[in-house]
Amino acid sequence: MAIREQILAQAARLFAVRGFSGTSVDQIADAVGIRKPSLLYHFSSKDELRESVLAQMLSHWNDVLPELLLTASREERFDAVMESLCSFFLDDPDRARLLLRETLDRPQQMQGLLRKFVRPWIEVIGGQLARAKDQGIVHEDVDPEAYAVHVMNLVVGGIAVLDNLKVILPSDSDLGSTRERYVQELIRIARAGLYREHPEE
Amino acid sequence: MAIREQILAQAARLFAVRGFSGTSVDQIADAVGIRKPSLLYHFSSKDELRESVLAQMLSHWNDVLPELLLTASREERFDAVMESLCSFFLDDPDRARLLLRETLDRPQQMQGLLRKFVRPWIEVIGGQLARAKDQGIVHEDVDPEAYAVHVMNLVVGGIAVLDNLKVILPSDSDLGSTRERYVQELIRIARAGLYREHPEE
DNA sequence: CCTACCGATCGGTAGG
DNA sequence: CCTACCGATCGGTAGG
Repeated sequence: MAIREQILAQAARLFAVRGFSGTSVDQIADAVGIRKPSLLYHFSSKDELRESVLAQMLSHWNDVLPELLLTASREERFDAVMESLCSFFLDDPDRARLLLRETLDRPQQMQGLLRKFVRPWIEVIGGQLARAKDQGIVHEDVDPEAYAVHVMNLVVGGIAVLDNLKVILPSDSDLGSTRERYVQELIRIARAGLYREHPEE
Repeated sequence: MAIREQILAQAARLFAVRGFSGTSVDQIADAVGIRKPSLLYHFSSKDELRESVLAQMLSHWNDVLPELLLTASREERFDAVMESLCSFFLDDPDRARLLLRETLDRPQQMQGLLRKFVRPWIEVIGGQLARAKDQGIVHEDVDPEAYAVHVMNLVVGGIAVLDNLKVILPSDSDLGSTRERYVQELIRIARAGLYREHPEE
């Protein structure tokens, strides 16, 4: 792996686990196996490193989001977004922790990200929601914007604390791990918050 | 206000907003209006201050939780818990931010808190849930433990980022603030995730 | 409750 | 990519 990518990977991991101010440039350099001044040749300040780490994570959604929004049917689109959202953060839960920490550390910056990444999604889904309400498919009292933010929060926050749950979900049943069970319930709640129950099925 | 309480209040505020490692003892002392060594007379280390701030917040639930669990009917108990949970964190959203940061910074400690505060609530509710499922009042596929954790997460995470939402919920309608609208949707999602729709009402 | 001070570590630079 | 080093700030102590 190229050195820049190694630095980004270690920085992302450490920022996620210990936070930005809880991580020193020295610690990142150590994890990569180089000295601090060598690291600062590739990223000229700690803050530039923060921006690059965040940008790297968000670039994924620049690729995926437009495609997702074009998914044909409404219900398929819901599933596609949830699947895409969950698998991205489950792939590496540190992504969820990093995003949460950035939200807490720099709320103003996060407002910009919400505008860019969450709002378009809301508008597309929200626009077609009125029709779906008339058809009796989704609940009448759904607040699309607020609903979307809560689901985002449910996924990101839920996956960020995944590892803390062994304690509270003790009954590791025969089928499926604690983790899968937890994620299934997450998706169930998101669905139940949007769709009315199917009268017959 | 007593000096110890002033220190706790300022520390809680700064830890919530900037994080523990993002806050210096000097900054807390400044906010109180004393010098650092004076602060360290009352709390002998920064880490003791962290523990005290967390303990102060959790002591509230030691008082309230046992009473909540005794609430008579199932549905009233749900409402009482949600009301209690939301109003506590809405009273001061920094509490939610602090709790989130502690969860990220010290996951092992948080496992202890989940065991102590969330698990008893889960057991009481979960125990009576089977009966409610038979009666067709709650969804058949609710996973009580996972559900409780997700609702906790929904409330704490949702309120922690409340201030970032002006951007995304622009239509400040005539009735109720953005904030109220957002909290209402939060509670609606929690309810819809648990209860089946009432056939007639 | 203060001033004065400690060694350690911080982000970053000089210079090669 | 390194060694050597900078001033600033960190948590904490001495001493009154």
